[in-house]
Amino acid sequence: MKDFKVYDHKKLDQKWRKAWDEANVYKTTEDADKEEFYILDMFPYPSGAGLHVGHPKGYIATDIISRYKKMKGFNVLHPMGWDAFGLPAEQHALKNKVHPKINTDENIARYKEQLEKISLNYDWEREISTTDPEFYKWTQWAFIQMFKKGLVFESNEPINWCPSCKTGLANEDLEDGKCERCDSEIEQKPIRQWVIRITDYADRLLADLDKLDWQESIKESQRKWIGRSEGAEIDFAVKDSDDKIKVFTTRPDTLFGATYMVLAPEHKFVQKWIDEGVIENKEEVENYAKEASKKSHIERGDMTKEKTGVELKGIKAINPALNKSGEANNEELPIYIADYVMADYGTGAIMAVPAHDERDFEFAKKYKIEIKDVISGRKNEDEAFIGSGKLINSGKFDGMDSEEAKKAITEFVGGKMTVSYKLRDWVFARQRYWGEPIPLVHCDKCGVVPVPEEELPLKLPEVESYEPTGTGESPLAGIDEWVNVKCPECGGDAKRETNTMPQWAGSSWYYLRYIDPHNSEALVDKEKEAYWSPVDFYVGGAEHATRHLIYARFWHKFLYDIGVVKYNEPFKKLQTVGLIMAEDGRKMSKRWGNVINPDDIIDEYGADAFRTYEMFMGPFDQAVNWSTKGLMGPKRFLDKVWKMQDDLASESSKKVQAQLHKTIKKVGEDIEGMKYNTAISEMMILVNLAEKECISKNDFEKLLLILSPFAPHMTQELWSILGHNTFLIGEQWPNYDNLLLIEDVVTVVVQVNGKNRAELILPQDTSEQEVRELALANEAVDKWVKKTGSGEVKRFIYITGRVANIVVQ
RNA sequence: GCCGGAGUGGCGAAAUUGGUAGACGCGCACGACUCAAAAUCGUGUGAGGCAACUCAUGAGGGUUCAAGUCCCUCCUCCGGCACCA
Repeated sequence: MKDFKVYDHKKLDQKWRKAWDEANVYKTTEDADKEEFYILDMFPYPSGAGLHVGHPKGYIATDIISRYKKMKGFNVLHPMGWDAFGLPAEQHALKNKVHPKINTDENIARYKEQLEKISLNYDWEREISTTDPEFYKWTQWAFIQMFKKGLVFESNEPINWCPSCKTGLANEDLEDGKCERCDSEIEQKPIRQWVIRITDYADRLLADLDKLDWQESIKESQRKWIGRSEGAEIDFAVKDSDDKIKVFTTRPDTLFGATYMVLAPEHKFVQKWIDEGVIENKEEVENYAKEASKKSHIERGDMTKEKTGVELKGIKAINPALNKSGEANNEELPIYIADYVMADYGTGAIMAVPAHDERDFEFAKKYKIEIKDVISGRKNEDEAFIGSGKLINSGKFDGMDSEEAKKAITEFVGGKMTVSYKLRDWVFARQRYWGEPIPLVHCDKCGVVPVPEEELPLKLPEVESYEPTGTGESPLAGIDEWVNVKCPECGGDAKRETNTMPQWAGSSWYYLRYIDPHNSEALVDKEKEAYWSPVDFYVGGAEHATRHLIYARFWHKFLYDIGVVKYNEPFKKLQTVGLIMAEDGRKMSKRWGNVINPDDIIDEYGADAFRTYEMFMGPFDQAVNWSTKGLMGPKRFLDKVWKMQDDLASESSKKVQAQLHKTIKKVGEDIEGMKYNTAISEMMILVNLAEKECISKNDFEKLLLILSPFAPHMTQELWSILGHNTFLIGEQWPNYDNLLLIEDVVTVVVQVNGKNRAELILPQDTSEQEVRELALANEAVDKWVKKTGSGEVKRFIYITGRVANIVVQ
């Protein structure tokens, strides 16, 4: 008889998806009368494997916020698109001999189908793909603007080279010195590259972090990645030579204590001096440099291993501080090469002050180099003293405070205060096929000339083979008819740049295009941009902390500088998603055979149960293991809500009323605070209570409203059954009544000396005096008071409606 | 090594930010319905104890009438960075 009381998710989920689709309920337009809210997911790379249950977690969360905000009266922008350039599609193309576009389009279609089953409220009319020429036209356009502003330069310096992917990579693309994609050891290889001067923005990228509402951990990662340090650049003369070794140091105050110098093995002077024949132990030096270059990043980065180095015999540097102070007798410093000094940080050369630097101390001990204290404060003979203090053994600077001495000594020796960063310029070219062509032309006469803007997009041409050449050139280099062009400036013969952009290019600004996805005149319309920007809330994986999130901030600041956007930061608030692991605690992967497909779950339990469970699993930013059994909790909860339609009363009980208003308040607050798990549990409490007591139709409808962002299909069906012909997403979020939040009786726990001894159920408005009298009159309390100590009540503490503590001496 | 975060039942977790530790859910046990099972519903479920009670939030100390929450020392796990001068 109660057959129909099972919510038929297969039929009804689909029914409502269709109805929403036909009514185009998710369409978003600018509306100056409404406050805007832009909520964004990090768009996915549509891989061939399709979505597993972990992927939609963030999307469901933003979907809930989006629905909630819409019900609160905001005009919400909530779009989705595809970050579709990249190696997997290209590798698939190589293997199967089909164009990567075909594979990419298939994957996108599959992803979209999977996402649609979850009923995420995206405005699909704003869908974008980074591989769409109408999109990458503007990626290329922005690049050209950077080129024109001198932010782009060509370089032949050695860069990270992945021998397996056969392409150069940026520092951000490495993980533990290995290729982030394929795990191969990275080599240093000189390749002709296009590089973007992201370091010009280092200070702003650092400073503006302070005003962002982001998790501290992400901001901290970025600060570390940018790695700003203040110090001085000081020139050291080389004896009997015009060469000057420039060093960067954060401790110019310890200059008098510099007792040797170290150059990175790759330092240009090493080869120069070998060529000039001034190095006496040439062979030894050459061997060491060769060994060092062979070592991987990981080996060189291993701090636990003993430091090694070789002295450059026959050459001495001059300590400029001692020289200026007239201490010619000990001003000469031996010069070493050692792999603990990195070529790509600072100047690639250091002054070594063993007394006050741990690494130099270790090295000096090993090679028996003088250790000379120049800062007082040493407590231990066995290690370097790295603190600050008063200067000693430093000529006329003796007694000066080290902070003050930094500047004074730098000036004294003619150096300059400067700032150094760990952030490297952005290696922006890849020797691969499936990426945006870099819109530059090489002309013998005019040099490098950008492709004229009216010729954009510069489309990726068809090729015979997608195979990377491995020679440092992209597959595009093989297409003569594409490579050979006329110079846009002089009209003479010229050649196209054949490298493509890295995968991070499109994702560095895609969020702006959703605002105005079909604009053919501009990257984004200024008024629309001013209305929607910045992104109010951005949700995605923490793995993007130092890649995408730095590039996008940089790209945005550049667009700000050239007047394209109104704000200088793209993402106001950022929240990371905790991963969903497999039931066995490992990452979901084909390799382990532990992947759970959302399609299967939705098929069996419905989209609402799937959505609600993912939000109920635990704190949003925390990793959790999937459990299909665990899903049954939220599923049962939804079934109970479904059944409630039969038992609606004319009036809700007092308790239910109080709980309902408490729940409305908590669900709203928890959605804003991304505490979905407790929002759902509060609704469970309400439903459990309503089952025991009674709930009115009107109150039940309020429950449907607040549950609808989590379980949009079933609540919509119930809403319709109850006689409404509107869509819940267009309804108003219910208000709660503060008066109803107050329950008329409260349970007060009575403690004696902090231990619970009795419970009193009292009218809400019982006065402290009354509570005191009632508590002391309680038998159990009285017993404990008499039993404890002197039995004399010394203090009475009452926390209204909660706890009374009787302190007995 | 440095930075960031976290340690609470068999499990996922909650705790009004100093006020009844374990809400809510999973699992488990018993019961109801059923010829039986599933589903559903009810009761119970931190440990010890017949009970009164005692113990219990990684370990140890401290502050407080009162500590998961604050302070000190230490341990473990996860994430990030790592010879950055």
